[in-house]
Amino acid sequence: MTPQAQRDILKKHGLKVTAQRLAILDYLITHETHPTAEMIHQDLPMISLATIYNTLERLVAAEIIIVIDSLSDGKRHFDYYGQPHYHIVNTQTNAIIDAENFDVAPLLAAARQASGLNITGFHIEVYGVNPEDAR
Amino acid sequence: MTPQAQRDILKKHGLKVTAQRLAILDYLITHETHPTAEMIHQDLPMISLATIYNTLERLVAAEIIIVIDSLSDGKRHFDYYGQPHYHIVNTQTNAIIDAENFDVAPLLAAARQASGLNITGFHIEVYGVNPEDAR
DNA sequence: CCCTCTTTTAGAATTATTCTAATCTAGTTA
DNA sequence: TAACTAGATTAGAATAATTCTAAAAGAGGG
Repeated sequence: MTPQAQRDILKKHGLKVTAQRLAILDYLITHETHPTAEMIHQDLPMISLATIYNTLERLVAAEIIIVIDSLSDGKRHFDYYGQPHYHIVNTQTNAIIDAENFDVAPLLAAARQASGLNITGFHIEVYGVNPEDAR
Repeated sequence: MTPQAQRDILKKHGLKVTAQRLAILDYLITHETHPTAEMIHQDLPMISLATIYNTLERLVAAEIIIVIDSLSDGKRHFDYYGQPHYHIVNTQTNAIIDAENFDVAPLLAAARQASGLNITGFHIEVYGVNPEDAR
């Protein structure tokens, strides 16, 4: 993805383009590590931690990225959400795989039917362990 | 559910039966409010907050209850998991509906295929808003 | 190139959760 | 039933992720 395309992502969502926002968005797009705010700050130390938190909050509100709050480390992780996908979490290692091999339309239809709400998004995590390790 | 059945739930998972654990488990079984530790403590003030946190941790490890970490209030919520189900969250009110009208087997099969892991659990949240409120 | 409103920032403040280490008790054993 | 012991409970202190504050800087429209 070109730098210009990244600027366009911010503009499309009505966010002002700043060097900090571009750096954080680029970091999220180019890393598949599902980082925490602190991890981003480690790698982009010239950006203040407050700005990293502020920017992540804005990117989540714009639905450009999503939050993963369920790892057992007690920290909030973030994930660029270019393509809708779900997460497979290895609960032994906290490694996260992004997967797309599942059609969510039936789930969303069921949720609409059960609740009467207008469905705006979803978040799916499937947990697993290494098959070597009996369980 | 009888008190004896609740004792049996604890025993089945190798947990010692204590008055505190019975009270907290009963609270979770009989309330559909998806409470936080603090909410439980409000209603069971004779149990120390430390014990409430400890007990919830044990119940989660035993997979008797599950954690909901994704509400926008920044607090951890808990849910008795007698029947596997998924959550529909009204993002305007943080209300949570427990729903079962969806077969997760295809999702779990897809996850196994994508990851090679032995699947041990899942967590699905679908987000929605009141259809009255255009969006 | 201004001007205004938004963003960034360092550091303080907050607060949910975890830790500590002393006491108590469930459940087993004799 | 009494004694024992590993595990559970507790109050309060400690931790640490996140949010807040208010002052300085910058984006982008005109």
